[in-house]
Order: sequence, then C-alpha cells, then structure tokens
Amino acid sequence: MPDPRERGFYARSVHDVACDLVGCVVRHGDAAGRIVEVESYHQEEPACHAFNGLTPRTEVLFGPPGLAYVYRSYGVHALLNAVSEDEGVGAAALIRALEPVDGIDAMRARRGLERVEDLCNGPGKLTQALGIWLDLNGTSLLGDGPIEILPRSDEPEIVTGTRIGINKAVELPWRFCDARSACVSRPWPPGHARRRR
DNA sequence: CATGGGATTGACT
DNA sequence: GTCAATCCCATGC
Repeated sequence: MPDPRERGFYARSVHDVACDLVGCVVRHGDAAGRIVEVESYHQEEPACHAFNGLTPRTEVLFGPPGLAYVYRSYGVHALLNAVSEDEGVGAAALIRALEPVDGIDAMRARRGLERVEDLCNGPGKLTQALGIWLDLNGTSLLGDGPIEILPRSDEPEIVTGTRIGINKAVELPWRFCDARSACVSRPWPPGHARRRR
C-alpha cells in the first residue's frame, strides 16, 4: 500500500484513499489519533461540495491531492478532509472518527470531557480534540504542514456502510469503519462489533 | 440583496 | 425521539 506521507497516496480513487486511511494516524501538535472512520466524496455525486463546480468555498477541493480541506459545518464545527484524486478533480475523504493515541489530556481539556471513547467519535469532535480549526484549510498533510498522517501499524478489519448526515446520494456505500473500534460514530454500520449479536 | 440550508453536536423530552 | 446554535456561501430574484 502507498505511504500517506507521499502525494501518490492521495492521487488515487477517493474510495481507495478513504478505505486505506482507516488505521492510519493523524497528528496535530502533541495530539494524535488512529483513524477508525472515513467517508469518500466525489464531484460526480450531489452530496459532494464539489458537485456544483469550482467556487471560492471548494477551491481547495480541486487543488493538488494531499491537502487538508477544512470547512465550517452548521456554522459551528470544523470538519477535516484529505483532498484526493488528480488536481482539477473535486474529491476528498472526510475523517469522521479517531481512537485517541497521544495527548489525551490535551484532548480532554479542549473537549471538556473525560471518557476517551467520546473525545474523537465524530467529525466535529476530533477537530476540536486535536485543535484543528479553519485556518488549516489548504495546508499539506504530507508531513511538511501542521497536520500529518502516518502509516498504519496494523491491518484493520473494515466494514462499509452508507454515509451519515446527508440527504442526497444517501444510498452510496462510501463509509469505511474499523469493525472493532469503540470510537466509531453512531449509528454504527452493519457488521460493527458493537452492533453484532 | 435576501434567503435557505447544511458532510454536527449536546441538551433535553 | 426532538431541537437550537450559528454563519458562510450558493442560489435566485
């Protein structure tokens, strides 16, 4: 598998990128977490911000692969994506949940919560826990910017499901989760350990 | 220029 | 299960 510190990792089908990001580690400053949930978005499909073409908001989405696309959601939260596919194609992998690895006390302080499972089990939660804000939109994820994504140290068992919180193209199975992680956001997809009989 | 709608979360019934 | 917070931006007149 390609290395997420190289641009080629992101210059592939956004679905492959999303799937391969599960198990990788995101670091920002002293805080880091293992990715346990990712969704893919592509310009050909109406749930993607790039569906309506190049606008001021989506400029980074169409930029070179390996950039962070950070945008404001519901006027309140920052959501972190990895820009994927070739430059000029609007596609990105939305990082939706992490298992805290490093800097857990700093995460607790930023989140105002104690339970480790609740620090990063949602896309707006993990940016708050890591201290990632909108000013990091457009920065590199390849190790030469403030946010870094490091390779897997193990091979996760991945379950797929439909994406969360959208009302267009809801049927596409473009959500990828670590089947065994306790930090996946709800609702859990079919086949997730917490949901098994 | 006015309006409507989110790739969410946390609090509450 | 419901709901408000909150603000940028895409859309339409």
